[in-house]
Amino acid sequence: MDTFSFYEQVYQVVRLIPRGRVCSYGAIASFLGSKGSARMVGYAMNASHTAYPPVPAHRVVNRKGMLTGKFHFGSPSLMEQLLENEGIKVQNDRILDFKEIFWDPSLECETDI
DNA sequence: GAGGTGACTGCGA
DNA sequence: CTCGCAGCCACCT
Repeated sequence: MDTFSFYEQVYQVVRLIPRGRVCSYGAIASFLGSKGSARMVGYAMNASHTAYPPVPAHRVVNRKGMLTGKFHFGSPSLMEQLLENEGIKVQNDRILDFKEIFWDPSLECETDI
């Protein structure tokens, strides 16, 4: 709570997202206790490029499953490529079956379908 | 110290 | 499902 900024906590949760799964900003915010402040999570992602090890921000999308932050990856197609590389289908800047691959930090794991 | 910004969310239509 | 409005809090200048 001192040296570790709110961002660090967000990075930790995002790095816990299993491969082939995605998460929403609100879910992370609620998990951190900042329920209702999903903007802070998105803001943390803006600085995720400064965090190390790198944060899989491409697995984090908004409530609708839209790749709203794809432009922050340097290339607008990079986020889409990374998601498809993990088996996630993306179309029209949107994740297909978003609710099917949605991963909640509260579950930490399991949810094995 | 104050103001502005933003990779969001929930509700109603 | 999507669109628009308003609220929310930490970081930067």
